[in-house]
Amino acid sequence: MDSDSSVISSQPSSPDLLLSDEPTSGFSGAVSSTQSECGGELCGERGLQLRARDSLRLKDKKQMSESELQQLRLKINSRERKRMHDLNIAMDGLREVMPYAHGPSVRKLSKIATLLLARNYILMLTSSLEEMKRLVSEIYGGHHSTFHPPTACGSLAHAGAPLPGHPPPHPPHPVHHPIMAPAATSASLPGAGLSAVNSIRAPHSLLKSAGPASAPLPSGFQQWGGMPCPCTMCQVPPSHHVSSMATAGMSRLSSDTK
DNA sequence: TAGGCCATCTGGTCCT
DNA sequence: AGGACCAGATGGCCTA
Repeated sequence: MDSDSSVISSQPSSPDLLLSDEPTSGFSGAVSSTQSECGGELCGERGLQLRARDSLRLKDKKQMSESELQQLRLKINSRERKRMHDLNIAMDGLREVMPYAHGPSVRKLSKIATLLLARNYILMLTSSLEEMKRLVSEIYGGHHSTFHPPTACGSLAHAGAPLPGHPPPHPPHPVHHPIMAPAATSASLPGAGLSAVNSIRAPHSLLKSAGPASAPLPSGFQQWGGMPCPCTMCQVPPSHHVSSMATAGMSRLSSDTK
């Protein structure tokens, strides 16, 4: 028995908000800071007004007929369903751009795993970018005082072949693993800025179908050139750069493996 | 069978 | 007033 047979054509809950350049514009309402300010209770004159208004609404609902109430409930349920569907679509979109998330032998990431991995992925990319900027400014420090994209020198070939007046390119970096910070990667990149990268790893539990670390790498790993297992068990202990939230979340997730 | 994950319903709260 | 957001409850499905 499904109660969603009524198709309510309410306004779309604008999934494109997720693509907005201004996350604060459509997101501020989602932050429950207003509730926490009063300890979850409405307070002050504003709170009294809201309470009075909501109690009026309750009276209105009591005056509604049974069928009207049911119609309203169906409408609200439908909206909520649609909202959750939009959220899931956005979550799928996030999974699509996440490493690990592809391949027939890799099970779909859970929501919490997707969010935690995405966060760590962003941290790793940010750290890598910073490191790359630092290296470039070191190498070209003389006449390229600041980092600039290769096109700034006129051609993408700049990145591959030495140009007159430019020093030869340094050896290529190994392939970066998008989630973990493989020892090989960190060893190839000097500097202390990699500690954050080193702390980015994925737990075994995020790769439920991957099997033990000694097993052949699933297809999800193949794209990273057969890099070693990124799980917590196979990595160095986390550094203090990992926020407590991520650490807690990851430890919770990795506890699944026990 | 227990536990994890998920979808759905529901009531409350807040925003426009 | 209507809609969006949120969190709690509930039940189903799946896996170890």
